[in-house]
Amino acid sequence: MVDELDDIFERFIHSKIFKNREKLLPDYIPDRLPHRDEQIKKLATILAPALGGSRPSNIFIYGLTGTGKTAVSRYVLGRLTKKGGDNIVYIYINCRQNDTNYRVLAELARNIGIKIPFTGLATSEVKKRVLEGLERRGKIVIVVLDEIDHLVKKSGDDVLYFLTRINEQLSNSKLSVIGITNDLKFMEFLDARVKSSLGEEELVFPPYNNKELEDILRKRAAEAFHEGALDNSVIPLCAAIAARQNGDCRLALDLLLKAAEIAERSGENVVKEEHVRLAQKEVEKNLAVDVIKTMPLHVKLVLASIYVLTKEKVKNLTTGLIYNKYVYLAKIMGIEPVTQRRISDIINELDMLGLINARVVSLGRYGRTKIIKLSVSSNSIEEGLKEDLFMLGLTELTI
DNA sequence: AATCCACAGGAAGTGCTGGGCG
DNA sequence: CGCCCAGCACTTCCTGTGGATT
Repeated sequence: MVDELDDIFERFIHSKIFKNREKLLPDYIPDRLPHRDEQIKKLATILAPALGGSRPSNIFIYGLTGTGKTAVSRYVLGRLTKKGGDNIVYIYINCRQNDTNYRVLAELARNIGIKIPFTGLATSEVKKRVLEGLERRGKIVIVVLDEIDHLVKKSGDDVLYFLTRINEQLSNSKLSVIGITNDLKFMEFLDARVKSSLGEEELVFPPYNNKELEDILRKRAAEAFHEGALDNSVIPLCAAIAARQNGDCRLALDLLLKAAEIAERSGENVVKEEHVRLAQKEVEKNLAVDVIKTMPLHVKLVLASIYVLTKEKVKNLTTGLIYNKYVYLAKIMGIEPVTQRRISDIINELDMLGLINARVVSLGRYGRTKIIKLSVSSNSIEEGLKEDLFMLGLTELTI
């Protein structure tokens, strides 16, 4: 046992494949961002006035996942604050993690050195304190709101309204907002006033194409791997898979990392095409399984209902059908079922998570409903639901 | 052309949690 | 201590509707 462990550790330390694994992790920002020169220049141009003490325009950044929005923003702002010294601060807030008005404000407050309890205060009170805090600091503050669509869809544009108009109440400090989203239709959700002030400048990040992805991967691989650790076909394959997924660079890097880890675990010295294929499966599955595992009970039950109906070869699953199955499963487990209204929302949630595909259709005389299909493998669902269903003695129903 | 199904999905409210503040 | 606050998961009540069938 000890020897075995030692072996694992040894293999990691003296990896034949990895030179520097960290270079492939999603939060690593390289010194150079290939194929984003245009965006970097434009962003820098917009933000540069901050160095002269005036407020840069608010900026809106669009682009699909993994097109370098976050990396470019952090890169440019990092350089800017370095140059600007104490007069410029930038605050990065991810609105997926902080998806309520309160949490965004609290996070903002925390970053300018104000302690805010994570619950309990009225939002207006937090706003007041943020205002005072900013005024006291007397700086140019640039707030990056990443994945801003999550915030607005969930909690409205209240905070955005507050932030874009805050300068009217500040005399000593100035604040700019950079909003980042991968939802191209996001602007439609916004109030006209917020829209115009947030969209003072707009920046679009196009997806990377196959060649660009390959180029990025090569540069990164040179830092991350030992020479000769990759089979020739590995990088093109990773790039091609990611290019099909809207040119998602994060996915490309993730695939490369996972493939290398799989190769290493199986004791090989070279990453091959088959490892990438395995990695692709793993990435897809992990995504779904993780999501499923963390879902609340009723959501899991609804998914289980869809799963069971699918296994029973029922086609054209509708909301009503699923609801009946769900009630049946809930009763067996001795759980009080929730109403159909709620199930309707849960189905939408599952759709948003990408686990199912729900489409509103009209069946004429037979009403208006949603047609639902699973959009992940039943393998992933089994694995994600395994523990709960086993715990509740439902396994035999799902086989 | 009118009807009518089987829901969609908006609005408002409830009860609970987990925390302020004075 | 009592009261307030936000968020969450959910309910109740509701109005709206695409298009096959009558």
